[in-house]
Amino acid sequence: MAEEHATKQFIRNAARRLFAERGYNAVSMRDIAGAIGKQPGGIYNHFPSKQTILVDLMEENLTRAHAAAIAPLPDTDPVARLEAFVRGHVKHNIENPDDIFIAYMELRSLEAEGAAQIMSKRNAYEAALRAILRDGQKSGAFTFADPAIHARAILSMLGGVTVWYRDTGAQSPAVVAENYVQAVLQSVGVPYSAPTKGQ
Amino acid sequence: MAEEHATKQFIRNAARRLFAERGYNAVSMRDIAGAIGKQPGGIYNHFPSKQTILVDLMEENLTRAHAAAIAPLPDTDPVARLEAFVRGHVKHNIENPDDIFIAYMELRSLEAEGAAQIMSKRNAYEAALRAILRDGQKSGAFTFADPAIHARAILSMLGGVTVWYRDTGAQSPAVVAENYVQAVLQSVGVPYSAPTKGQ
DNA sequence: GTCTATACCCTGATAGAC
DNA sequence: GTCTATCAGGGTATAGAC
Repeated sequence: MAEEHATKQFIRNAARRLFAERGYNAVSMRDIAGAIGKQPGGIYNHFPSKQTILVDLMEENLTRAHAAAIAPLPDTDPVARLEAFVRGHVKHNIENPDDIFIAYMELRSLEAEGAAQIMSKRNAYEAALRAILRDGQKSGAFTFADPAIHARAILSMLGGVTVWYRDTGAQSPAVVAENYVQAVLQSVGVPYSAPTKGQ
Repeated sequence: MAEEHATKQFIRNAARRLFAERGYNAVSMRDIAGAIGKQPGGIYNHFPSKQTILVDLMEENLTRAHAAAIAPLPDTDPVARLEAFVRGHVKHNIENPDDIFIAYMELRSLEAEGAAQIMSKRNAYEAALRAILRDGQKSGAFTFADPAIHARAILSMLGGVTVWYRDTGAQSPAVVAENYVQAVLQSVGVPYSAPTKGQ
């Protein structure tokens, strides 16, 4: 991971943008090569297959998602932890729209080996949120029926950010994050007053 | 729409299942024909192109979604309307997982004409939810900052049901709907006590 | 309406010169 | 590491017999 040919990163960047725009199956190796001004055959000097590029992108995204939303969580009460999680998660989503889009649109484009690898990391991420919800439920801070269902409901809600955010340049990331913090906290029964309003 | 060849419906059913399973671009006309025990060329007696099959499926789904979640809304207060919307929406999602999956995974597989047609119907659906939220906000029943953001947050959350529901045979549709009613109502600041717990 | 046969193009991947 | 050239297979769609 020390020194890497610049072309390899160009391939990653082009593939990320194209996969997000058109979908994995609608993008050809010729498309990727054309986007970086190279010939199709040359890509195989850096990745052994098209599938490998997809797995590489998803893997890297999950690593950075963990670093943004899970790793820096404070070791305090569930409310503060959930709020910090939402902020980190939304920030990562807004800053990496293509990766997020690929992450949950192209899961079924993964073949057996890659799928196992990616799902394992995904499950760890979801488990971290579930743990926060369970802690809050146990302490009486949160109100909901089923932690597993609620964790998925929250992740689905937050995942939707990137589906529409790129079309809506109107709101600033901070405002969007604020809205989601309120929506999530209220969804677990915690009252929350947004510092700013509307805008 | 009166009398239609049975094969046309077989094609629809096979395409729906295959598109949902593998994605539009990963499914070939040969696959669809094979699934109904016919020859690829014969499909063109019923649909002029593969793209037409996709538009047909999405169009029909939106019509039924409207009938399930929007049309039967009571003309009462926003809280009751929102609750009824969530129940109708979740019921439709759970009963039509393949259609829902296609509806939001294959938007980008639509070509220009079909895209305009489908987006128009989609926007009308989203606008109906937005109207409920605005009414509730105006009357003081709901608490959130931005109706447009919150409408999308709710639809994203509800849309997530089908992403995982098929893997989780554990909970009954009624229980799942109950969880989502609570999550949505609480997300707009309305307290809600679920009739049943956990399970 | 369904079949067989096929046109024509694009796909992922490889071989080998430079 | 990049290029040119190419392979084998599969893609959508069409033509024409029955």
